[in-house]
Amino acid sequence: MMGATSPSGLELTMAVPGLSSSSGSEGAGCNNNNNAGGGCSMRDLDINQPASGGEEEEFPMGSVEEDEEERGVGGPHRPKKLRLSKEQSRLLEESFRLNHTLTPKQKEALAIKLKLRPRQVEVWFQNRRARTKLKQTEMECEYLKRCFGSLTEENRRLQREVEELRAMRVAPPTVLSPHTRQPLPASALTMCPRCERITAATGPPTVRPPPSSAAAAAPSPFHPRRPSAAF
DNA sequence: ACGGTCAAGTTGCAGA
DNA sequence: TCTGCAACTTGACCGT
Repeated sequence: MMGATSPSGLELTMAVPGLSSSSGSEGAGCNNNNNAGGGCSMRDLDINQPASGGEEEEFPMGSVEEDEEERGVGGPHRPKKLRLSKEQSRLLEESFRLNHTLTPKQKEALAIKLKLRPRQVEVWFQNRRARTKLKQTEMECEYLKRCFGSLTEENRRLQREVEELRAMRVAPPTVLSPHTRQPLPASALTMCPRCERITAATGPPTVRPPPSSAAAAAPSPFHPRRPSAAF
């Protein structure tokens, strides 16, 4: 089995040789490892760093402390989008690595640990599973495309070989009997297993090239090019 | 402006 | 019926 871990931590397991996941999106965001250090968007500070300033609620944008009634007051629009901090993401990824689904207890514990609502943990896991599946599907798609390509090529090659063999059948070689010097019937011919030449069942062959110009033009109908790959 | 990402909402289904 | 999940959708936000 092959495992790939994208930069976002997506763990993909698929029996596809030579494939690597090149995507990963979570790195694109702002690096808020050190939120307090600045240089990052304010949103990250809002969500995850309990504002000691005062009137800022501790977990704005849908985290633990947000009440349902706060949601609807502004109208039909959703509350601001929650962005998980690096640490929250890291812990979620870590537990996802251990288990792709959570028991209610695990969910609760994780929510407390992350200072999120259980529902948010649940949603994160749902979305995470969806992303994993999507990545896996994309990888499978790539793999199948490659298979299709190589099979198409193989098919072309076999078609050519069939054409060559058909050409041989149209103008079979004439094998003379070593005794009577008369052409032998096809039923009396056999293939030499060593050199793969068509020979008379008995005695050394005397082969005369076929009269057909088309067959004569074919490159050595007795030793047709064989595929390099053995079946 | 636009496309990508992602948290969250909605819906339908399966199992207890 | 309830619960949990997958699949799909929505909308905020970000980088270009």
